[in-house]
Amino acid sequence: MADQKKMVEAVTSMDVDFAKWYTDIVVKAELADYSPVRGCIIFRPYGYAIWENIQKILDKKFKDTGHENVYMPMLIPESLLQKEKDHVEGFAPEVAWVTHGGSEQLTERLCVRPTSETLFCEHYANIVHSYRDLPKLYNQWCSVMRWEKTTRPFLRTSEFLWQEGHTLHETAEEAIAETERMLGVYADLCENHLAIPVLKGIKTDKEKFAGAESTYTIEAMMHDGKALQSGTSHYFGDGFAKAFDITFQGRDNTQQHPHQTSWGASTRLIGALIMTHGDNNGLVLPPDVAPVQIVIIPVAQHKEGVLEAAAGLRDKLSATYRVKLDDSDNSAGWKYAEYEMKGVPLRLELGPRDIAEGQCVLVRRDNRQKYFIKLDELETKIPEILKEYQAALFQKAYDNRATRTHSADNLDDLIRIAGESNCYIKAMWCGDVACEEALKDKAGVSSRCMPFEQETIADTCVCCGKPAKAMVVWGKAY
RNA sequence: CGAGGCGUAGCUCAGUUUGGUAGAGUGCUUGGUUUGGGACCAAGAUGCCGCAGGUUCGAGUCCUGUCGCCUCGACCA
Repeated sequence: MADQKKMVEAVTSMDVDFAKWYTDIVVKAELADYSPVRGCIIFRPYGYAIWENIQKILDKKFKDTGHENVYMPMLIPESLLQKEKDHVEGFAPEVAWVTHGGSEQLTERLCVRPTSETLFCEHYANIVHSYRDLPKLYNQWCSVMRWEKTTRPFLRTSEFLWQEGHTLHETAEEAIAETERMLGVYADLCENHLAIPVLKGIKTDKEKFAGAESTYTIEAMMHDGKALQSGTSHYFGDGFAKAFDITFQGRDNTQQHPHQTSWGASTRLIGALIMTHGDNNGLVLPPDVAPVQIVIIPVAQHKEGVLEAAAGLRDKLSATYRVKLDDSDNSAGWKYAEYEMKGVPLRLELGPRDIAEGQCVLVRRDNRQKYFIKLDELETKIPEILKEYQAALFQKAYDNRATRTHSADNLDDLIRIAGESNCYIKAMWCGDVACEEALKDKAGVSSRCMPFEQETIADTCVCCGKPAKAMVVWGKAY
């Protein structure tokens, strides 16, 4: 189509420059803008609305699994941050400090929270006394700050919005079950709402959270084959509890340390949505989080009755869907391109011919398939089409991942495969961090996770040849 | 944070080499004609040349710093 070229000029083609394409989408779909502060972005209404929709879904899932929301202070005294050794070592290089109150220098500096384990621990030590006080299932929605070296909108910003769950349990088994349950919540969000297939697994010691005993992760694959860690759930054992002196009197009348978890997902998920589903015409959003699910475009809207009919449809559909009627005097073609850029799942076209025939035209964002639908059948057809649309988004992402997943049973193959394209490489690992570092050096890949669903690619480590302990999925990550 | 490239009108960019009145296209505004994939004609408005210092009679242009973008590394949700 001759006009096709003109339309795609709006954004850099993702095949030409994926990174540029990404930032083009962020700006042109009006998701975010840059701010005067290094690495911090402004969430514009359309981008923030996506986050609000993600929040609504997640928050309900948290409450359905028994969690309560709380709010902790943004500032952490330095002495508190120091209490858990691994934790402070992990985060110290990237915290921002408050050193002055007004013009007075503070006697103790305060860190802007990079995460709130320490505050939760301090609080839990005060309020937990008995096994009857357990479990504690708290979550908070907030922003955190990490002074990152390299920042990109949504993927890695100095300040980012997220939720962090922090729970205390009587036994290790309960805490581990919680860690797995919340990872499942994240996977459910990604796969069933965001249409992003994820790999569930455990991080290697090198990649795990500072202070955690084990870190569970969901890894998503972006369209360019790079991995994006999209949510993590940590099992802490009683390490933090000991460091912060959290104790409770057990059923057996002895003093015990509770077992702890934390888990988080952030606005990085918006980046995942962009890079999983987007195309050269712009954003493609799954219906559950799309700020506008159906956009109504009146055609030949100056003609008698068109706008009235469109407004009537809007009022009717608004009972069930987030609907927008664009009755601006931009041309129809302009509107098509605009709402494709914004990733609106369904476009409903209504013109004089349609009205005469008692129908309308529905167009899917992902493949531009057109459906001519009688107006009195809309309410049954829309859910069907949205369901197919959602399934198609997931399938496309799933197929991309399948195409870009390889196995290697020797080092040469792994290096060759990693050099050919961005992908997942399944390979066996001995458990030694030296091999992880060697693969980073030689192949430029890091361990994404040890998937729950293990396979046996070989008996020996792909790197050193010693007996293998686990299959690791390796890849390049954002 | 290290190496390289780049910041000029809302956007894409010219002008920087050799300091001397701020430019084009597109978009925007107004009026008219249009309207099923980014319409056309006419008139008009739009600039702390990323920001902060410095050199100079004079800086978009030269110097220093800083912020941001892109690529490649190191660190990370």
